[in-house]
Amino acid sequence: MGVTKTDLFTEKQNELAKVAKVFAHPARVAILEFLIQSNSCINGDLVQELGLAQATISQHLRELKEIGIIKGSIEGVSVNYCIDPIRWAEIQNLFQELFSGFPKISGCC
Amino acid sequence: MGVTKTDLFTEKQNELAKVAKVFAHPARVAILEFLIQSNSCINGDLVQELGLAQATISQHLRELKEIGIIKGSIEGVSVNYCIDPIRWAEIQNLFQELFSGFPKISGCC
DNA sequence: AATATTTATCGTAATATTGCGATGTATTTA
DNA sequence: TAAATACATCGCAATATTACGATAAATATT
Repeated sequence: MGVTKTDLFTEKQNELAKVAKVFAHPARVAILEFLIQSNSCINGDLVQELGLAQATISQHLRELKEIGIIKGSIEGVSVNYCIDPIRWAEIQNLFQELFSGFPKISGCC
Repeated sequence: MGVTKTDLFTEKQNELAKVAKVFAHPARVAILEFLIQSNSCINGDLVQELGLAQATISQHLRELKEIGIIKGSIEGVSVNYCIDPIRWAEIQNLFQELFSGFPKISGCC
């Protein structure tokens, strides 16, 4: 099938999975790291930086935009992308909740 | 194509993406949360809990095992799965490094 | 207005993921 | 040893993802 049965899971589980999927490609991780470093960037910079085609970068940027972790503002001919601090913190918390749910001491194996 | 160009990215970026991919399905998130709660479980329990077929659960468990976040030990006829605390902490750090790399104060937009 | 520059979108090919029935394998119990 | 129990693997169909050339859209420059 290839289609996830989202109705079997909680909203939070589906949300975490959806966000994780965006992190699940090295190009998107690289874009985020580049954004952190430069505090803004344009599609063209990333084509140079990453070595992927312009269309491919644009597609990855859209996926990042879709979960709200980055925002783009038009800057003349180009577009300036940057991280949305609010959403970034939200997503950080989502992972944090999962990770902190496991008490390191109680390993059974 | 559908094939990721891993050679364009750093080892760390590829590693984070690979781990994120495992979190990128609600069933696997649910399995991890169930493991945290019960501190151990067997495939059959999860079939009851999640409502997916046995073969499907087994496949998800394999993916979790492949990145080392869970371990299974044979317990008679069944298999007891649990979280590997060492690997869990490693993966937590991987995400933590990314998240903490962005200084919340410096939002540009 | 015409051209250049930059990003978005469309269409397509290659590959990956998801889900499950059927079957295989290993251990336990009768 | 035979049957039962529990998990893994195989094979397949449906869908999703990745990458990119071609082209569209929007702004800037001449």
